[in-house]
Formats: sequence, C-alpha cells, structure tokens
Amino acid sequence: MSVAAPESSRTLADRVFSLLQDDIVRGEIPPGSKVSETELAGRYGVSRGPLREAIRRLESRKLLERVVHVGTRVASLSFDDLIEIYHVREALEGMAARLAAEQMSTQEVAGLYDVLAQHEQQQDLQQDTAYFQREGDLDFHYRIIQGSHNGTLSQMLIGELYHLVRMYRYQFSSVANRPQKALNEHRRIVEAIEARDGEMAELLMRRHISSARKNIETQYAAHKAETLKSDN
Amino acid sequence: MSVAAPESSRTLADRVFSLLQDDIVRGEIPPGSKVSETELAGRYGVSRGPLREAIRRLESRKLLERVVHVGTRVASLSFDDLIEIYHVREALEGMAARLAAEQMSTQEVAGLYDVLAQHEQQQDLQQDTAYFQREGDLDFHYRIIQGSHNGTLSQMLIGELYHLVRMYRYQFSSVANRPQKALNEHRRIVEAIEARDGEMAELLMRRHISSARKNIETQYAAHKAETLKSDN
DNA sequence: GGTGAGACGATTGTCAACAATTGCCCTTGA
DNA sequence: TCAAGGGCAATTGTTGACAATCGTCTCACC
Repeated sequence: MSVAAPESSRTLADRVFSLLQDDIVRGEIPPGSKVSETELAGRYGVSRGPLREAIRRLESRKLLERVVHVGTRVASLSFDDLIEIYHVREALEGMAARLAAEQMSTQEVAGLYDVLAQHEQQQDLQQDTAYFQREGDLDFHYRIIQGSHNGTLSQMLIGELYHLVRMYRYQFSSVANRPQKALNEHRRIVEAIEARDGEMAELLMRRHISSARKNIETQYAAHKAETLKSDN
Repeated sequence: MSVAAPESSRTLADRVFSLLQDDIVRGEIPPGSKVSETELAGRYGVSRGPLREAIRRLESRKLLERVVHVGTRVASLSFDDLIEIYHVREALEGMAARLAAEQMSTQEVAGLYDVLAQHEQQQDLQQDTAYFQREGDLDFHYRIIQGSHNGTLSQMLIGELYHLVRMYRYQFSSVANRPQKALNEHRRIVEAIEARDGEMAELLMRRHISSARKNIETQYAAHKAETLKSDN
C-alpha cells in the first residue's frame, strides 16, 4: 500500500517525517506521550532542524499536538474523534465510490477484482488474519479512492484521515470481527462499480462504512461495560 | 472571520506562517512564482529557521509546492483543481448543513439570521459589493460548518479548503455575479436549519454549491472563448 | 505546617555558519 | 554553428550554539 519514494533522493527531514509518522501510527511511540526534540533527534540520528520540520508537518496532519514552549505530544484519539472521522469518511468515500463507478478504467476495475480474490484466499487460509485484514481493507478502499481520479479527495482521505484511522486500529488493537460480512460488502461495491452504477456504489459504500462505525461503537460500549465491571 | 490568536503569545514561526499564508491567498505573492527562502526571511525579518517551518506547514496545506534542492513556489490552482474542490465541498458542506440542522443551538441559529440580515443590508446599499460578498459568503458557510459541531469536518473545510478557495477568488478576481440568487439560497438553507430539517438543509446546500460551481464553469468557458477570440 | 516568591534546570525557539546539490554559463571540440 | 562537458555561482539542506520561556524545587515567611 505504501508507495515509498527512493530512500536516497529525499531529504533528511522527509525521511524523518516518514519514520516518525510510522512510529506514531504503529504505536511505537504511545499516544499521549510527550516527545522531546533532543531525544527524537538522537533516535533518528539527525539534528533538531530537520526534526522540527517533520514535527510541523505531522502537526498539521493532526498526529502531533504542540504547545508553545512546553512541548509536543502524540495525538491521542478519543472515541468521539474516531466517530467524527467515520462520519466524514462516509461522506467522502461515498462520493469516491460514485466517482470511481463513473471514472475507473477497465484495468483499474480488474485490479479491484484481484484484490478481492486475494482477500478471499486469505479468508480461506485464515492466516495472519488480523494484520492482513486491516491493511487489506485499507488497500481496497485505497484503490477505490484513487479510482475517483479526484486528487483533492484522495489527498484528504489517503493523505490525512487514513493515518489517523490506522493509528486508532493499532492503538485499540481492534480486530474487525466481521470479516466475512465486510468481504461481501466489498464484493457488492465492486460489482456496482463494474456496472457503472454510481448511485448504487455510493449507497453501498456509505452503508459499508456506516456498518464499520456501528461495529466500533458496539465494541466500545462492550469494552466500556467490561471495564466498569472489573473496576467494581 | 479570522480568529487570530494574540500577536505576542505566538512564536515567530507561527506569525510568519499567518503572514505568508495571507500574502499568498491575497495574491500579494503571485501564484506560480518562485519564492526564495533568503528573500522571504528578509521580508518578514526572521532567520531561515522559522521561515522553513512555516513553509513546511503551508506545503501540507497545498498552498506551496516544493521541489527538493530546487525551491519552493506558490501553488497555482488550475481550473480542474478548483472544480475538484467544489465537488468535495458539495459532499462535505452538504453533510455540515445536515449536522447543523440537527445540532445547532438556538443562539447559533439566531446568529445565522443576523448574518443574513447584514447581507440583505449590503445588498440594498450596493457598496463594497465585491469584497463583502466574497468574505460574507465565506462567513455564512463558516458558521454552518462550525454549527455541525464536528471538529474533523471543520478542520478540513475551514483549515484547508477555504484558503484555496479564497486564493482562487483573488487570483481570478472572480466576482460572484449572482448575489441575489445566492442570498435567496442562503435564506432557504437557514430556514431548513431552523426547521431542523436535516435532509432538506443538505439538499439545499448541495444545490447551492453546485450552482456556484456551474457559475464558475460558465464564467470560465466565456473567459476562455474571449481569450481565444482576442488571440486570433 | 502551609503558602508564595524566587532561582535553577530543562526544553523549546531562534540564529548564523557550513555542507551539498542544482542549474547556468562558459569553454572546447567536432 | 551547435552540442557536450565541466566549472562556478546561487540556493537549499543541515548543523551546532545561543537566547528565551516554562515547570519545578527549595527556602523563607506568615
């Protein structure tokens, strides 16, 4: 899924930006924890200059929160934040699915079917379920977004929201407990796109993301109840 | 519309960020022009450190484009870019209007009517039409977006897209040539919000933005035809 | 014993010098 | 005359040192 640029032809600040973003998203640096510029500079073997530039960029991606003269800390997504993000995704990815149905090339549609086939195999094999389901799901959405051929839309979803979603997934190590259902929904979305039925694709995509959101809400409610019980 | 933080309690890089963003949006620094770090540093009276941080942040807002070891230049919005943005706005602000109808407080709705009244007066007086219509229109949309009470949504629209829209408006000095129609559309949107009719508010907002987009497309086509004629 | 003021340490913000890469211009050769 | 190659200037990338601000700890005073 990652389309990494050649390691050499980038600047130090760019590389630190990628590394740091990855460490944050993967929970290597825990959410809410304070990060010291000097410490990070040492960690990545650069001086504070490039590191600060990386921080500023991650700050505008909402992965870091900064307080002047106090310090920077890793963003800690609240449950409400995540629900907000899913609502926005519903609107934006619904639009993306509609555009994809109208704009995708035949090759791109074929690519969607390839992804689908891959996921079906994994489903059968049941191996590394958690990880591949997570990244595989993102890959599916990623392709449809790209298929919208709307750069602004792609930028917002892929460049901004997805890192936050991935971070949350690692943070709560939330395994999608409805893989078979999700796969079926994916299949129907692809069929609508292939039929060039934009309205249907949008509707199905909105429902798909809405279901995912409700699943999270249910899991959260259950988790919260569990925590309360063990506290008493 | 701007909610400026106190000038003192911010860092140099923050101030340069605001100043530079304003200069870019207002066309003070022409789109497409190359900007030199040294020159800008002199212009704002800071060293290159804070300036570079400001540049990185404006870069992730798509207001600046950077090529490694070559330089940074002001983003130059193409017509297609703008249309893309309007399509995204249609989806996002439609959602914002729906949420606003569901979530806005009575005071906030009253505030909307105040804005409406102001615009009606300006309409009568016909003074400073161009400027106030531009910023006034943004103010109207701004309030509805805030009324959605969805921070992620507000961030995307106000924090990112609106600067690009404003930049385009200055760049093409495009005066909305349908002020009376737009005002009527605004009024009906507010009425739907007051009636707590989310679906209607979303529909009207989508139409409103869609109309604005079509207006731009028409203007552009006319302008293009004119240019072609004078070229021959 | 508790509260407030002041000093200390640590961290961030800023700066100016140094290194590296790019694009341009001039020279050289066919 | 034109094209190719190398050197030079200008600009960006990087670094380490210096300045400013904040939080905390301690000590004195109530």
